[in-house]
Amino acid sequence: MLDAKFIRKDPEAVRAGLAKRNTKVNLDLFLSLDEKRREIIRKAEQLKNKRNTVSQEIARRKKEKKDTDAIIAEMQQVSRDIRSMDEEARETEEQLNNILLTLPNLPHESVPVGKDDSDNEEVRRWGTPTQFSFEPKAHWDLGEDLGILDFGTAAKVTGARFTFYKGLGTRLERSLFTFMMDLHSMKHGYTEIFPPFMVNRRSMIGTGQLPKFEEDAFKVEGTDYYLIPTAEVPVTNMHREQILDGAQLPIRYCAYSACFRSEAGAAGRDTRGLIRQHQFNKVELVKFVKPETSYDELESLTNDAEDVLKELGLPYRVVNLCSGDLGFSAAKTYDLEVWLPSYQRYVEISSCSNFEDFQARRADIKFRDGAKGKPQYVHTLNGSGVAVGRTVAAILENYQQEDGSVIIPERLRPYMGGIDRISK
RNA sequence: GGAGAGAUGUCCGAGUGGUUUAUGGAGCUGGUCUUGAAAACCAGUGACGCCGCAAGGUGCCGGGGGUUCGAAUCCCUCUCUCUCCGCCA
Repeated sequence: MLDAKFIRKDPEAVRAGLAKRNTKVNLDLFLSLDEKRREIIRKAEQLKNKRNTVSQEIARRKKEKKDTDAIIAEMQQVSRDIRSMDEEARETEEQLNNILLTLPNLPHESVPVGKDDSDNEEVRRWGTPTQFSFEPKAHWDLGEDLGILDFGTAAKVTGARFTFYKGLGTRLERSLFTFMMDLHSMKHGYTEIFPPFMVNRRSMIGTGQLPKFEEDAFKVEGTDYYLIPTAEVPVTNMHREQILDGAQLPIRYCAYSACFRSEAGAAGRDTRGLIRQHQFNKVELVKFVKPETSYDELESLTNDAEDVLKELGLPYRVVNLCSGDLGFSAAKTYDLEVWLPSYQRYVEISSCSNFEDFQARRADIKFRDGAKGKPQYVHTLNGSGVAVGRTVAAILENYQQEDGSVIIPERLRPYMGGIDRISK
């Protein structure tokens, strides 16, 4: 969330930043509540001071066997006043917090201003869109023809937007996330994490999914648990309510998890294939860094994610999301988009973001330099490294052959038990 | 799921209504001593949040609520940890 002190000090800057994201907010209400809260606290604390000193006075007088009835009667009223003021302060604070929790992050100055994804800025390309001397098939057809993907059975057993992987399809899926975890942990120096796939509500608020996007999440009925939409949630919240030692930063984690998304509002979009599922696998990169390094760390995080696609030989491009397309918590985001022949365009396969102190403030994650340093908020970053299901789709489509078989990228063959091709 | 025990400052560990507005130790910082270090001794140091320009004030003893003029201390409730029993991949 945004810093209340900053909003108080420079509301114009906040209005301007949010306007770039097409977010209109009424800061006047916030500002008046903020003033009200401080006023109540000032008065309540004066009374508390009185209560503390008089309580000691009462203790003294009782010891000396002096009469205390009059002061106690007076203090009863003071105590009542304190109680009602505390209550009013608490309510005001809650209102303030509710506003703060629904305000998105401010875009970084290097983010292009724009309305929607058509205003995103292409940063670079790697490889060239795959050319075919025959009519290429979509991955859902390839997968079903090869007997490695089964959407119909999943629809019966569970419902729409779920998939059974079978045989070498299963092996391809698990080869991919094992390869990705190896790459990030061994080559890029991230610490491997295997997180819980459910988290409590507090964690969902910490990273920004809640309270605003309740309809996007799956909640486990009768509990306080949510299925994670990304490993970002459990991994970032590992350090929630902690003060980290500055000497340990940057902390870098890579985590494999299944991800669960309700895809509310996506009806009719990407209904075929692996692109938009309620459950998918992903390897996620998460960093905790000092503020002054976070934009360099975003570049290297993006490079680490790109490395996956390079090693697999998949053509992609990097896009700097414009202000209007930015996610709720992000100050800046690079999307990696892989070439998908069936779509005849680049499709998002990774999203790498710097959240600055937005999540750290929500989740209360700080660091301290030296023993006497003042605790300050870390910057958090994360990025997919990368979405596994979409990688399977990209491999099937980009590596397909005229006879309907699919070549396995060389880098993956050791993980596939030496298999170099999937055919009927 | 049942029974019991526990949660106090960086750590260990006292404290069961009013000079505890948290005892004591360890640690940390500085000093004395020493060629240097260790040890010993002396002094200092107590998280974190909020209000305030500041001085200072205020809150905080797992979380929340209550009783009281006054709560780490009493009551209710929740969470987590440990031990035992049951069940279980």
